[in-house]
Amino acid sequence: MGRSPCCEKEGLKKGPWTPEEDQKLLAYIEQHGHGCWRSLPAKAGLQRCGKSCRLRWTNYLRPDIKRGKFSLQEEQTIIQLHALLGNRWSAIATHLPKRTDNEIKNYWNTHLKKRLAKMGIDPVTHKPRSDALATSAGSTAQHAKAAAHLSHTAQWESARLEAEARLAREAKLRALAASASASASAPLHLPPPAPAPGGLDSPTSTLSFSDSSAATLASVLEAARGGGRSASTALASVLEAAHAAAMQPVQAAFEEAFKEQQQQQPWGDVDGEDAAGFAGTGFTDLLLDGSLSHQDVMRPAAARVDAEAEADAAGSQQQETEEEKNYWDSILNLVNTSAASASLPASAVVPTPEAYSPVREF
DNA sequence: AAAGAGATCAACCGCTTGTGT
DNA sequence: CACACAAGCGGTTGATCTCTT
Repeated sequence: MGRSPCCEKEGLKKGPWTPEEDQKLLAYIEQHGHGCWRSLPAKAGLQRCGKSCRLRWTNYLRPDIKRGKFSLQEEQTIIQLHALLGNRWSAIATHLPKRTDNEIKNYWNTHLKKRLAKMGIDPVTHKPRSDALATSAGSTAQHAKAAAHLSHTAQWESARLEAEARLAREAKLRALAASASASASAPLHLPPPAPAPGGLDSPTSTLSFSDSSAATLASVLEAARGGGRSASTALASVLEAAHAAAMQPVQAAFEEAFKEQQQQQPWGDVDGEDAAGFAGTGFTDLLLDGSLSHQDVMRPAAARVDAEAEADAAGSQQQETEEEKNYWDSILNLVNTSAASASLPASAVVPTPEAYSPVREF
């Protein structure tokens, strides 16, 4: 896989952009659109590489960018999403309108990470630090264990949701293609996503997937499947419950820290209104009372799925139910296999979106 | 007022992923 | 299938700003 030469070419400028350069880039894109980034600099009269132009545009010049302080709600969303998605900044940025991944990443590294660390929360795992746990009662440790356990479930479900969203889009595209080719009788086939062969490995996840995690997930899936509810509704509630539980130590620490901060000094970058809202509602409440639920966070993707699914749903409800059942069966089988398998190593990793990506199948 | 330390953030680097041939 | 290229992504750097002594 060859690497693009980019700025290695001689004569290309690097470093901070001047207002003149910004103006040139802005004017060119407004008039022509960016098109091919590689050829853009020459056309726009810039001594920059295309990559540099793209970055400048996406991170700074784009008109739909909100700059300045992050609101409390935005902060909470970032923390919540980071707990679920890890350092997947672009994925997090899709849930924060008008914020760039770079901005979120910087904000996390310079503000939120430190703030969590100060509160005794590991910014990587979003759980109380082990040293803090050591000084706590056994029940706290047990709680953290349970939270970690549920966090795995939440991560698993998050991964699946993403895959499901992609599946729905694929299905719709195929349906449209089918109708376009005048084969109206062609049935809409929605294959369930299958796990990657050879295990649930992921290049990024280091979390462990215990037998009990699998068993819990199995029961959760069984309930969702057998309860007669739609898969998405069941998923949403499962995900929210799992995630809320996983976030509980973080929320508790956040509230505790806020109380302390209130006694000592006001939050540096939280204005009065935000602070009042925060104090009044509480982080836990914001996350759990539905005003900032996991569904909210996942809504952009979920809304797309719902809208597209609705468009497709007319006249194919029964088929969908059948497919849904098959789909849940395959998931359940996977989980049961994992749970029952004595050879499953305790440190087997949690599947991530990559592992369930339907893209692998098409 | 000056120097040093720490914080911030735009930009770069290098790797991965997607797509066309 | 293999390759090349473009674009996207996340980690890191370094210039600049702000705070502290």
